[in-house]
Amino acid sequence: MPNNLVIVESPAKAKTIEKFLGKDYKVMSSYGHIRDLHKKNFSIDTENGFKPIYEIPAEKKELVKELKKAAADADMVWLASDEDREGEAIAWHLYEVLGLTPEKTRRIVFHEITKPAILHAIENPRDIDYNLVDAQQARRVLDRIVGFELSPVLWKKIKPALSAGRVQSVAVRLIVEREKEIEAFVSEQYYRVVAQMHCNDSSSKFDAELNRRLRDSEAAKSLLEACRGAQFTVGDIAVKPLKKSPAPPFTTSTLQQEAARKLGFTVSQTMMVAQRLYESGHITYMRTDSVNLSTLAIKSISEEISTNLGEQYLKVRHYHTSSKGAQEAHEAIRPTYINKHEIAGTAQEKRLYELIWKRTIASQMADAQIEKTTADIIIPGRDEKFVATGEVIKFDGFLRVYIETHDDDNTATTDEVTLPPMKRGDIVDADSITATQRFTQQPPRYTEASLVKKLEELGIGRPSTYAPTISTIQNRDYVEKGEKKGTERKYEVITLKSGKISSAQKSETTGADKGKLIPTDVGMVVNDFLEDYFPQIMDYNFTAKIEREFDEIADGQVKWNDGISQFYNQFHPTVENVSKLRLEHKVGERQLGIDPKSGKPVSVKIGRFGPLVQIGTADGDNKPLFAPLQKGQSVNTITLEEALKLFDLPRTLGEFEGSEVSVGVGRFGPYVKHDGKYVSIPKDFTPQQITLEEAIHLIEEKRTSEAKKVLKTFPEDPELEVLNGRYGVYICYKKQNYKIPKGTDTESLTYEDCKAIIADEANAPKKKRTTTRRTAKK
DNA sequence: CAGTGAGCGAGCTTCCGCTTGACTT
Repeated sequence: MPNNLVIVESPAKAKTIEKFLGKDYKVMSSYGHIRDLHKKNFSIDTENGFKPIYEIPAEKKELVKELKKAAADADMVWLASDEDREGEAIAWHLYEVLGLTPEKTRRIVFHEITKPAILHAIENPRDIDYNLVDAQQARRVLDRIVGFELSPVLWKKIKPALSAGRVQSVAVRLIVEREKEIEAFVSEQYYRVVAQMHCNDSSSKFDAELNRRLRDSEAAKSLLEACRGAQFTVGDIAVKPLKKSPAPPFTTSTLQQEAARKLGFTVSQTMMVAQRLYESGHITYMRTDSVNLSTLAIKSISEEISTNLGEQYLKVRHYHTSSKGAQEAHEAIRPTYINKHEIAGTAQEKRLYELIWKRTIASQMADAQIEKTTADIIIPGRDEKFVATGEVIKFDGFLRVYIETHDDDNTATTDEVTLPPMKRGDIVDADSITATQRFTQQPPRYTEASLVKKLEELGIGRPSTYAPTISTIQNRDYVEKGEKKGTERKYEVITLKSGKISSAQKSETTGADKGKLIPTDVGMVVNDFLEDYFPQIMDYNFTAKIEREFDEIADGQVKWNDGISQFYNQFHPTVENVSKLRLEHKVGERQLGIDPKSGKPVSVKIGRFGPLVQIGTADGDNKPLFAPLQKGQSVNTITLEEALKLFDLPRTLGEFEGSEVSVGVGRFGPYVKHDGKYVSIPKDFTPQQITLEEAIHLIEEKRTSEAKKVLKTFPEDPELEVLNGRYGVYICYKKQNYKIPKGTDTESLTYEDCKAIIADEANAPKKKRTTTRRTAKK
């Protein structure tokens, strides 16, 4: 009996394929790459053609052992990793690491996971494409060179543990540049004029807007003056058919965008939920840049539409990927079985599935036919006119199922606006006309999802890295999801009603932003530094340019290490020069003035632990004074006065229960200290203004929440406690934490139960218990 | 968790793309 081993990248895929192939085939998964450059060493031999030094990471050793054994037992090994650059490299690494031979190895690829597609692949094997493998090696080596040469420059010149890379540094640049645009933005006022009207012989009302924005209050008043007592007549009426087409099926990027807008998911939330849908077999692979649907999928979607909605709703469409650098190893993201309208699962899973289902169905549906009517309303004696528009849906088409949203309007509706019947020359009356003072809007800050969209447009990053990249730039403290408080703004509303013109002042808050990406001081300083000294890497077209080179390598036109060598010979000396550079000021340093008390200079800069203010310099015997900046303060905008205030801390508020109560600012922000214990000060207070009473209240609050934390203690052993933490109920024994198995009734836990759980986990084979916390995540 | 930041110098940090669990308090 033939004995075959098929290796794919993902275990969920392996499970499905095994079913198609029968018992002569064993299907295993490589879980992505099995080999990489060493995590910490540079691992590139720059002297010898940039030869990469690969190793199998510790967590992959066991898997590789199993794969090796299975390969040795098999008569034929089929390498079925994805058909793209990374997939080809995975196949090659497998070939090398498993010690395979050409006689018993075949490379196969398939584009959809269906039985015929896989059988076809097996009948048409090919060899490993070494040019494509080399293109991947070039990509890997280039990213390592950029990341591992640039980051140490930042450690030296700015502060430790920073990072730079081909993808992340450009992502930060986009956000920094947008913030600079916002800072430079000058809002201009204008007046928007809207009339509420009705036809002379009909009571149905409609709105009409002036076709021009007016410059100022005088212009608005003069227009209303002209409208007072005027007889309006209908001018041109135009009826135009309008066609709307559905959006293509989801890719990773568009799924992340729509899930953010429609469901409020973060980018990584979307990926986690999608992963679960994929693993339960509900959807196709969720990391893809392809909008393509398999022929089988199109067929079943077509049937679904014809039977449930009718033939007139069906329009078979083939989509083509237009984004830069797309590699299309997978299908678009779609339901595995389109006739499954609902799935079992959590609320989040259901909602995401529904979104994917609707988008997929809509992508194969007919255009919506809309009739748009615009009617001019003439103002006698003026050049301006009012314009009324109506939209009537003649045929809803795909709108019946799915409406795509956009960043600039969250008001996606299919609301019809109908105009009353009217014809040229008809007389219309205005019930009221209002001119409202408006202001041009500053450019919008990026959200996670809109940043992903932008990166994809620029061809930077891959479906599997969008979410991690966004996490990285936040973990490095380059950007944060900010909350910008809005400012109060007055605006004027001028109304013409019943022949009277009146003006009123109203007010609104403006510029408030929540959950948008805002650069930090560190992010700005690092970005400006990189832009000054490494403009090539920071160029938005850098990735696109090198992608063209990778393509040439894949086509066999160029040797991979020639391209790398060219880049390195130019890049490495730049790194060396910048490292040696003696900078006159610390990067990002700014002088604020002189401290009136001591007469010493006051400056702000980025210190080892973030932004700080400094009084005096380090020359001679005198030690300068330091204070960290507070949340919301920036080295770019802080004033001398605000900076000096930071030195009023720590300060003593008074006494409580016989011990001193003081406030200060530490590594984790403002705190109250009392009797050796620390309590964080919430955002609504500042340590400068907080009173003794408020501080005592905070101390008491902390005590009650601490008391609630302990659910159970046992007289048998005071060191054993059942606690309620952020992730649910757990057991704490001798400073170690233990998970309680799922489904346990925590109310009825006895001392013996707890001891048993502890013993179980302590003896669990091969499960290393880590006592130290993982690197602190902020 | 929680008085760092100069300067001395040890030893540490870091990339992008492929893939999932194990684990967190």
